Amino acid sequence: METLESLHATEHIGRKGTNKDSVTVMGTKGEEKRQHIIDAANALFYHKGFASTSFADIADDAGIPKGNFYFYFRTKEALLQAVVDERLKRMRALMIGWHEEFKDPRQRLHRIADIPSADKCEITKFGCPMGTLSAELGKQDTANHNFTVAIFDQVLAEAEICLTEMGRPKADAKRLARHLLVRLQGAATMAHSYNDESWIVNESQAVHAWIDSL
Amino acid sequence: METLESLHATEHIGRKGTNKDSVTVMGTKGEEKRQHIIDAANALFYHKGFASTSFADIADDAGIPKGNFYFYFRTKEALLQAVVDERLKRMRALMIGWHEEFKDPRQRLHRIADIPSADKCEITKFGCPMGTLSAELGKQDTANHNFTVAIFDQVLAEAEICLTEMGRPKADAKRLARHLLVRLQGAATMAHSYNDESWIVNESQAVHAWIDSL
DNA sequence: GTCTATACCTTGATAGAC
DNA sequence: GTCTATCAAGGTATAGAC
Repeated sequence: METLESLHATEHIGRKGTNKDSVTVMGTKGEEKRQHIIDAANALFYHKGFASTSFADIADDAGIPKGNFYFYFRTKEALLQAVVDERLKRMRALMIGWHEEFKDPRQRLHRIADIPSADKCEITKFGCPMGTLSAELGKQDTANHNFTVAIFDQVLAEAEICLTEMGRPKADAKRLARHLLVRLQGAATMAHSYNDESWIVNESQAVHAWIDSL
Repeated sequence: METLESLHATEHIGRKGTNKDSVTVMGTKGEEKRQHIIDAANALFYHKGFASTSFADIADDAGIPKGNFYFYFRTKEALLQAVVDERLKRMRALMIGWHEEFKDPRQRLHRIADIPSADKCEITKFGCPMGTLSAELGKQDTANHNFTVAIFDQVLAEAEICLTEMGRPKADAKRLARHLLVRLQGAATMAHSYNDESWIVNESQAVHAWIDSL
């Protein structure tokens, strides 16, 4: 996936129009505005859903007039792509940060298990940002929505590394990493459905015990 | 919840307009048409999502003209309510059927654990019918979407009964029943996101082993 | 009771003035 | 580069003929 490479280039300023998301060359100021739009859309897609978020909503939150929009993103899908890239970038930074900060793989697994707990209030209100987006897009494009799971892949890959370091054979590590994601995602979905964060609290606790038992 | 009571009355024919969903008294034929609309909407809400399903879609599938629609359902939300009631009715029948068919509570738990596996193909394509609907509605009405979880409640209640019969104290049974739902829901969500049914297959297998270990 | 025609609104997207 | 005005399409819902 080429987006993974592009994440390393944090200095986007003045990049050429070859990037699919930007319509043309733009200066520092335009780049900032572009980022404002992405941030506003990121929050709105999460809180209201992709389809239910209109350009008017985004323009309002980003503080730009509605029409100016298409200068930065040709279509709504291009904006979605930019938002997913942004989320991917952040999740990647989180995983890399933990990987460097904690030498003990078990400790890193515990950090991953705490991801839902850390945002349990928001997740109870709006669900898992990735899970709900992926679920929504999955109903529309059966084919083209797979790019959203790149964020899950980040967590999955790091969990797999942890389990391998803990002595698990590859197939085993893969299986257990997926099991971990299933439980975290399930807890988030149920908490959102019931509007009750105890689903996250209780399952997190069980997951931590499970990690210690490995 | 009053809808639970109304489920016992399977003979709806000629009921009065006091029912919020029906606009007026209607004959057998009208009742059949009403059911056709519910069935069509049920499938479309699942496959396309609630917001993305238009009256035109439903009318098309149900074989009625677009305008005739409002004779049976005043608003889209009224139709949604009817669809949820329908799903609730079916889930209830399923739970009651198993409860009567299998005396062994552990066996009944295994049946519950197999719910996602039984429809793994559809779930991979469209997600869990309840989970995706609840997730979608949760983004719109933070307050009024709780009625959708009544279907989860059915499964939760039956699982709790099973675990109690297996000798678990009440608090324990509640906790384990929720854990079961978390895992099934998580498997469904991940399978849908990745468009890969092995998420369901693998987690189901683990859940069966877990039930046997209880 | 059943259906046609349409009102009215919001959406994503465009054209072109400045 | 930035913004206003507007378009065409599609949505829910209604009015009223038959």
